[in-house]
Amino acid sequence: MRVIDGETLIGRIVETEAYLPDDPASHAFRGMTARNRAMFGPPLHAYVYFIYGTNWCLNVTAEQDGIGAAALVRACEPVRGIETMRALRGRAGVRDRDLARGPGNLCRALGIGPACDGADLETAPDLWLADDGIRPAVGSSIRIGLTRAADMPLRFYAVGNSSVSGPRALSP
DNA sequence: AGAGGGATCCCA
DNA sequence: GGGATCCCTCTC
Repeated sequence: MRVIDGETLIGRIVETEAYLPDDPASHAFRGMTARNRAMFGPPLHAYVYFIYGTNWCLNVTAEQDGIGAAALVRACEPVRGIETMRALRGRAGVRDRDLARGPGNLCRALGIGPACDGADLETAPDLWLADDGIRPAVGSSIRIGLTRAADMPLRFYAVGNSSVSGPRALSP
């Protein structure tokens, strides 16, 4: 759930990746820095980072205060506020299902940026998690875009959902 | 399939 | 201070 200028945008999370403590692929692996500080905070907070010159990515912290672990939110199925998401994407022709497909697109569609880094997702007025009760079949695979610890099946996605990102071969 | 993009971090 | 790296996206 995301509130922008008084409007509530809803995206149903359909794809995540886990970044574990002592995970060579995790930003936290080499210890705490200015960038990844939020990852070491208490659970259910936002860790937002910038990558590849253009993309912001949203993670939800896990584990207790002092332990660096998080789930990268890779894709959402747009549920409400679709036209606002399209405007935030800045592209007219994008199909609904692609608006928040991929971690960078997701942040753009929901207006998530550095201002959200460290937000408490249980108390923040403009960004939080909610349970809609839907329990899709969940598939898993190796994580996307990694070189280190690339063999661990820590990506989880809603099977058959067209907003799931990545090569189609990975989302049967 | 390939280039672009900029912050970050490590090792000098 | 330099250069490799990076949890990607778009256009070709």
